[in-house]
Amino acid sequence: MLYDTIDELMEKARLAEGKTFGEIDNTGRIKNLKSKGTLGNIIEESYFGYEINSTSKPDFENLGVELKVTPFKRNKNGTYSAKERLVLNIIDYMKEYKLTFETSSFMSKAAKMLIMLYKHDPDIQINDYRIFKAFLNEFSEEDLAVMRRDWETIVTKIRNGEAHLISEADTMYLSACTKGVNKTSVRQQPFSSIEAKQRAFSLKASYMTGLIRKYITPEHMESITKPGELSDKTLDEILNERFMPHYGKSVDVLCKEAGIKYNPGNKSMIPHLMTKLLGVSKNDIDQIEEFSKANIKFKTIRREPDGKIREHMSFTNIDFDTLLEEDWEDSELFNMFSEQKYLFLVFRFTEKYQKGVKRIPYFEGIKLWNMPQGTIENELYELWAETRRVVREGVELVPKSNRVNNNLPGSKFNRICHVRSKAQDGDDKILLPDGQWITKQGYWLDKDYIQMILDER
DNA sequence: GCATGATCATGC
DNA sequence: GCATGATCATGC
Repeated sequence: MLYDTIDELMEKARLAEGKTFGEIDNTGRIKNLKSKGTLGNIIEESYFGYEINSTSKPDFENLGVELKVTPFKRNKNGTYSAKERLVLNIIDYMKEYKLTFETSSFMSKAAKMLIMLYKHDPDIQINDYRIFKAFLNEFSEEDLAVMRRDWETIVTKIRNGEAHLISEADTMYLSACTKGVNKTSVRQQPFSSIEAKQRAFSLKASYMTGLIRKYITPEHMESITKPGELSDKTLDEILNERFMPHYGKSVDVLCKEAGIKYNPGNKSMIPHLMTKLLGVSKNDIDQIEEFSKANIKFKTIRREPDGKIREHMSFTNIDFDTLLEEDWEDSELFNMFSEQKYLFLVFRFTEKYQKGVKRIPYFEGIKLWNMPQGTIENELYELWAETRRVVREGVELVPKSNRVNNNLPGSKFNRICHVRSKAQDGDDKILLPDGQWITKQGYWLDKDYIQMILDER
């Protein structure tokens, strides 16, 4: 063995900081680089002088250390994020359920990782990418507690014969991402005859972002849980406990208690209020460690006195050019629901809606939600495919009085999700690929679907 | 009463 | 200027 101790290995690893892949490579493979995994292979072979190993054992087997070479990127606002999730080993559905978290394939591979970060930049040639930082990662107790639960969530689906229903958004930090040569890569599962998509354990991009920021920017996130708390309770339970004392209070009262200005027009008021109620000094929920690492977004829901919801829930606007180019599993829509979780903050009005009358809602509860895989694969996919078809064939725009009707999949499409306009004003239009102008459009979840989610269980 | 297109308001 | 959460308006 070349490295007898971890210190020796890390000393060598750190010497790579600042070097480019071109400088390190002595196999010539960097020139015709095809797969992203190759960068890791180059480090393994040219830098550490190891043979490439694709077994379930860690790369530096005698030290129990797995090598991971992974990119980060600089965002428009100057912060840094992981460019992608960190993919570990493929899950063998036939075996994994027989293991415990401690003996799991995930833990035997990833308990100790030598992570080498390089900066991704679309304007730079791959051989000029530079190793920025090399460090040894061992998970904190808090993170392991969450990952243990994540692992159990995944294994429970296998045990229930539901491996084909696994979704990345089911879990918080550790997820099961699809991995295969193509979409038809499937595997047997032990308790169902339905073949399940091949998946690998991975650390979510949001989790990796948290990890990377610790090393790149000394920026520090605030935690809402106490040490050890996450091993006994789920985040859902902890949040409910924290918010419970505030249920039944009106928003203006809550604002007063939290010492912030009540201004219903301010859309950051609710998120702001929630961070205050959680006892966190940050204004931005993305600065709360548990939300940030698990990729959880806030969404407020206002219910009528009878529990109904008046308005559909809007999501990001559609970029039609991208829509025509993207593949389903890399699409914006897919990512929005397969990788993100949502914390619904539920409010209720006590008075009936009346045009022009301002009402103050009461805080009713929370619900941590992600879209089930079945819905993602059916209704959500249909929406994407139909929107694409209409855009490709050319949206039919029919002016009628002071509006313009279109044939995009609207709110009667499938009872789950639809496409509808969302713009600042009548001039806020966007160019379609065929040269027509259309009022900006966004993705929406149907209000009846949201209501169903809130009422279930 | 709902579907559906349009627009308001605010912060970054 | 724009994204986005929130809401309005009207015709069937």
